Amino acid sequence: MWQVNLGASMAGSMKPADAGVLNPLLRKLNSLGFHGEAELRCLVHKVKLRGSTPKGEEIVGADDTPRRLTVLLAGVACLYETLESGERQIYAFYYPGDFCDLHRYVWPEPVAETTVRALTDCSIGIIEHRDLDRAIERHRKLALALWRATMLESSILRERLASLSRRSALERVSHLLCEQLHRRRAIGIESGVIPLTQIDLADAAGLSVVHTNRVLQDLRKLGTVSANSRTIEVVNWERLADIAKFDNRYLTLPALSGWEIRTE
Amino acid sequence: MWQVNLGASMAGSMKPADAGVLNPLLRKLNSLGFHGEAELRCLVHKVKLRGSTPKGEEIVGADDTPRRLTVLLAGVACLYETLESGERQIYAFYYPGDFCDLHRYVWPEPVAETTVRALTDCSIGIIEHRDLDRAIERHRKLALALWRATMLESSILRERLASLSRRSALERVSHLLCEQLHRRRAIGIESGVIPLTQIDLADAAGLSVVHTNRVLQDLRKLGTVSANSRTIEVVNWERLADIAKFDNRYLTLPALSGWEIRTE
DNA sequence: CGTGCTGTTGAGGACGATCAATGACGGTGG
DNA sequence: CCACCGTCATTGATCGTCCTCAACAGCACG
Repeated sequence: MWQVNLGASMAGSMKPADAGVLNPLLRKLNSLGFHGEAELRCLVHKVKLRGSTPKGEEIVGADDTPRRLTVLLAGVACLYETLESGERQIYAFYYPGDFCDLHRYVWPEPVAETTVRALTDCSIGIIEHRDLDRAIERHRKLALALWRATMLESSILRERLASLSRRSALERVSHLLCEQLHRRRAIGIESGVIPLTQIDLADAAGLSVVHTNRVLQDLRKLGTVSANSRTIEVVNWERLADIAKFDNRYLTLPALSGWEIRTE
Repeated sequence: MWQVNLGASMAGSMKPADAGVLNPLLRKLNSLGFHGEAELRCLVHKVKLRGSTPKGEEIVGADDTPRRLTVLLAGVACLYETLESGERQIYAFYYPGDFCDLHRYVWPEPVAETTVRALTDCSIGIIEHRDLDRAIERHRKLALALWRATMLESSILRERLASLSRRSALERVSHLLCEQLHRRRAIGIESGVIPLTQIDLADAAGLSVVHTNRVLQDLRKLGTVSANSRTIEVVNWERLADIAKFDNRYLTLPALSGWEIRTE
């Protein structure tokens, strides 16, 4: 649908390859309620591509002064912090189309020790804050769309908080897996393979690696996760959602009709 | 400083009593980088006061269609959700000046079962979404300020996540207390009394009430919390911050100079 | 003067952490 | 091609933090 429209219409003004590469961003903006060919083009033309970033590399450091917004275009990344104890706490996973450092656009001064790092090979798009300023100047709805992206991240944080607070390890891991599946499916990835290590999972779920491993084995016995130990692959989504008591509403953007009416 | 300016300048256009009541909101907007007499007046004139809300009452329900933004003007409230297990998970505490339902402005459709409820007697200000739309239309920086408020809430959520994930019960409770102290002090409340019950604390910290009680007793023995069992009063802030390994940066807004330069 | 809410105390048990060692795989360089 | 190394996964054993259940005490309320 929209991919076709945009893909076709942008092909004239941009190399076809680029149009394809930026699809995740277009999809994201669309889902946040920022539509329109002219509107999108205004922002998308400003995106610079950063060469591919290998697994394990830092994408956004804690120290450098922010001057640009980072968009993940391919791969998986995470936002994390190394706590006093030396442990890594993962706050968020990022998938293609996600903005990695909106916080630094809104707060120009570095305010925390958080870092974004590639968990698989990634490709990255860059938008200068100055260009973003201008795009927002022209299309007010863009600020609202990005604000909404922040809100979605908040919503995920709240859900994760509830998990850590009140759910068992089995539920926690299942819930985390469900969320990843859901988000990946939302951007067109139907496979049940989740490209994270057990260590990543543990650092996000607030469990020890050993216990995470045991929980995964339980999930295998329950027939929800593939027996192959090298990759985490969910084979029975329904049962997993059942175990996790997963309710996807917190991830599901409403139709946004109300918003349109108000600002249009 | 700014209170004087505004208090004086608004006195002409609004009942003196009202000007005082709205001070927390003015202070908050100021701290978010939204200054200027004209700018503030444009929004503040639209605030309607809702009669005082008694302790225990619902401020923002999960069901009703949102049409207005709620600002806490006095008292303490919390955002919470009742989980499948029947337990209450508190996601956020709100103090005077805080916006209670920005998420509903950004997402007009209800998207989660979260509720805002008064933990003490509160007084509430209301701004119609329509009026807010217009104010944002006129002063673009207002949207950015509110976006920043969302970001601050996010930042608190991340910190809380780290607490639940990796810190001991003693650290968790201490950290939570430190945060409340810090936020209260930021709005001019210097007292060490924290108007929450042990139940509130437990539901926010992800601990059982029984264990929370025991932790508080430990804190009393350590001389950080007053021996009076009816109210929670911190008597030794430094030692508490020490126990919690509290680093207030995640709560501290930077000077915002960068932002000003870009949009002014 | 009961009734309800909050705080307190004790006992027992479960869930998950920690420590330690081993296995499996992939990549690298000789 | 093989030896080596680093990363990730796995297993067993032990320990401790925190949960659960249950009962009771104090205070505020009508």
